Amino acid sequence: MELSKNFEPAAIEKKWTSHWKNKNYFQSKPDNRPPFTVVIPPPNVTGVLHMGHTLNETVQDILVRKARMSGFNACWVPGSDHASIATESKVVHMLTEKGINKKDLTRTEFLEYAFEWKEKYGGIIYNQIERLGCSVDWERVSFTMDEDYYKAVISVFVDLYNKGSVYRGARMIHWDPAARTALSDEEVEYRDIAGKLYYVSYLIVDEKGIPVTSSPASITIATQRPETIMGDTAVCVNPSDERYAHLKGKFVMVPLVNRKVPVIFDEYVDKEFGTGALKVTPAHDINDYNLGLKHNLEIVDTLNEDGTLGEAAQVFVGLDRFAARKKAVEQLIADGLLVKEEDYTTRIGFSQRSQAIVEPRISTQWFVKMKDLAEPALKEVTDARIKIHPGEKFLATYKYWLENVKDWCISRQLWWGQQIPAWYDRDGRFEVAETEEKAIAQFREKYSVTNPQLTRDEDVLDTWFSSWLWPMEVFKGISNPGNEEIKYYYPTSVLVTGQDIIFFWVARMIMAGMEYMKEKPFSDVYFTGMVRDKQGRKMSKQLGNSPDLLELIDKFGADAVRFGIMISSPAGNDLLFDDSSCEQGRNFNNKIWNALKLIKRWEANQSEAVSPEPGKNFAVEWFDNRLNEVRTEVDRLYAEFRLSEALKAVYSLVWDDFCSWYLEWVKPEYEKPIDSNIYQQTVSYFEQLMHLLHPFMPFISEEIYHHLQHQDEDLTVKQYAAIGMKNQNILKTGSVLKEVITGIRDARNKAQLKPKESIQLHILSQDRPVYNRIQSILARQVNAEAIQFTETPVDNSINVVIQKDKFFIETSTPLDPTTQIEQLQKDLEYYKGFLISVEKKLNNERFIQNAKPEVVNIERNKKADAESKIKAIKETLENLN
RNA sequence: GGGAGUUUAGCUCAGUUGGUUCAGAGCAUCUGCCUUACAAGCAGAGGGUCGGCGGUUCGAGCCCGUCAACUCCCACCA
Repeated sequence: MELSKNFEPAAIEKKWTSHWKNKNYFQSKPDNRPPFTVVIPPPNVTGVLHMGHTLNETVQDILVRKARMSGFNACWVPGSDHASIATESKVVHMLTEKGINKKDLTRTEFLEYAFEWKEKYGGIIYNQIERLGCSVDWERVSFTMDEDYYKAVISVFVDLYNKGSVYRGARMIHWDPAARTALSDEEVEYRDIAGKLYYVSYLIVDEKGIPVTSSPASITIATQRPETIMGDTAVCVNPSDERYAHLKGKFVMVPLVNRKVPVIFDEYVDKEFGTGALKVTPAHDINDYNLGLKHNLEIVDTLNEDGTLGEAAQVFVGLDRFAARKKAVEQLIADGLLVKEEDYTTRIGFSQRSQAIVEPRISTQWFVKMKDLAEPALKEVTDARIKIHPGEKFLATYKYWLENVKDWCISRQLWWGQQIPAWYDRDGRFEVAETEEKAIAQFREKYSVTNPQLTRDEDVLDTWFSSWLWPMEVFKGISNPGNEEIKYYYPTSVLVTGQDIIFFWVARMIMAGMEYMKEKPFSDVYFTGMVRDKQGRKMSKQLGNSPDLLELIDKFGADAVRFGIMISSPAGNDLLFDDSSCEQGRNFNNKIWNALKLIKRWEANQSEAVSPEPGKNFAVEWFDNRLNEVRTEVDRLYAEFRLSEALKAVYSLVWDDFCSWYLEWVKPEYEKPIDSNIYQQTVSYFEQLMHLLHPFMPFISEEIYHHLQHQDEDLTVKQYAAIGMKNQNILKTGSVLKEVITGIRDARNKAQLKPKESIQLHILSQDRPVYNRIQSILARQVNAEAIQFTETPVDNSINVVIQKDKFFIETSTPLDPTTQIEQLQKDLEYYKGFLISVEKKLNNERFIQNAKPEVVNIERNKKADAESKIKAIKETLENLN
């Protein structure tokens, strides 16, 4: 079969994807092997996979494939998340573009549209996962709104309610006026925004509302939000603030609406900030709300749920809050109450999904009490039963959050999600139950009503209230507790996810796992960093710097994309992604492909040599050891989750050691046959290399493997053999060989010898046996006609010193010794300096006394080496002069 | 305001308990090669006061202190 010039990924990827699928290789069922379980962090069904997903999925696939080939029953569960608020807003947007208003739809109609959307985008995501080569079990696709999953979420809600961990109440929450729903604390992102601080004058009055006659007649407060003035129900100053002592028992008139409110005193107020006087608006600020609770203040909610001003504001009713701010400032100026305005930078909360500025708002919502759930989740990590990688970085963050965790607002004023299983009667009483029938029964029992007229809570649950069950419920651990699968697969092995969802998801999964399985959901957590562009900017649609995954795969091939994202991906650090690293991956593909072409060319032309050249046997022996050495290192790197370094090690083993050194060493002369034993060994090494590479680049490795072996065995399920012994002497000799080849090639280059020009090489060394083993390889690699040993320097030659040995290159080209003299003198200077520093150490009595004996020995050896090296260089220089 | 992290070659990063020639790798750059698997390649080379300062030590890229820059997380100062 004729092999193409370059590796052509498209057809090959397709072929193996369907072959693996047909063989059901990635399907997992419980058996006697130890399980290796990974649940995919379910991508939101809002769109397509971005580079962050690509990184995550690739890391997971590497771990899963490695485990599958190491004796584990690997099970990787794919799926997606309904992503309540994110998806709903996308669907609403899509409907708006079609000219459909959500308000005109029934809940059922809307959900039909949403499910249609989910089918479409879920399909796109699954296709991308498959194209990337992910070895997931497609029989196990899960979705957080699947029927059983839905029921599981509902039952957990009911259970927590019955345990008293879920409660309903009016609290101050973050409100998203664009999506018109409550948010959890975690769904709010803070950004510094340039704003203004307005100084507003409030008239001081007495109890009857009559202005005081004494001076001052007013008090100035500072606010960023003059549009909330209408909601003021007090002005607060610090009780120890002498400037305001005269305000005891006084009142002020709220500007714009002329309402009389009390002056209160509280330590909370910072005397230094602004004017030291604070307007208190309990309905629209969390601090004011707390002050209001403490001082029993009235609450005037002046905002509608869409962020416009409501009737209670009395003025600017119906205006958007920011338009109202402008109007309020204008009116204050007109009334002569605006003292001044200052530029001011403050942190403002934005909704993570809609990007609208959130409003603190008092609202009746459902909450989860977190404190009791947090304790076991914290202990599991601090006791290291769950290991976080990279640990040192995230452990503290995790701990702090759990130790200071606040209750979790889980109700959302949306339709897309699990509807809260609470039923209300006409008197506002409610019961929580899994079904309406049960709710009715509970009403009957509790309130002795015969036929209660119930309506179900309109709200749905926060999407994370379903995804926190993910590692359990993908195995039906909640809906069918104690089943064989959950017993076998749980706890899962490793969770790979972005560090941005440590609180949203990771911490809560641990809580849920501890609550419902009494066991951790996973043993290791591997946090990947954020994928940024070349300039370090976040990838975003607005910037257009986020590459399309399928386009990248089409351009470079899936293996090359996987290579590209992994090669520059230090654990836990952000990675700067650039197409050029995929190019490097593509080039790597071609390198491997061309090695195959070379070996295939040898295949037909083998011979049974009676006594193969000893040099080539050395090459075979050396590579065996080198392979074992790197495999050991790669295993260590896997264990430490240092995958990009593992890939680098494999890359260099294939490209440098195998292609650049080994293949050149065993390559037969032009059109000569290759020794069949060496050929077999070479094929075996290539197979092992592909095996080692497979987790990182599954397609090309499988393809190459099938070109090499004839049993029609598939690499993707092949088990790794134990790593063989390493002979340090052979490895050392190999290094010497490389070093000598490089040194002589360098000397040739510097003497401007053409590659084709052959040389005579003379070696002056005490280690003749070593050179005997490698001299035939050496001769070919440096294009030497012959190699001889010598006891004395050779005149009229290029002189090279490597370690303690001297090499003399004889050539027909006339030589100019100047450059090599310069080079040798430079080396001489270096070693002299080196020797001085070593001698200084050895002459230091305190060093001899304090340092470990082996360290002192090392220094003595260094001294001896340097001395002999200096001697060799000096002799060479004398010879040249 | 609190906490964490980062700072090593032009770029992206390794550098394990302080001690082998420890100052490294890849990419980029430069030089020479269309050598018979591969020019998406081959053979070589150059390049860094390890962020600054101070300390501990016989010895510091590594430990301690301090300063600076950048990044992230958390927090209710209007």
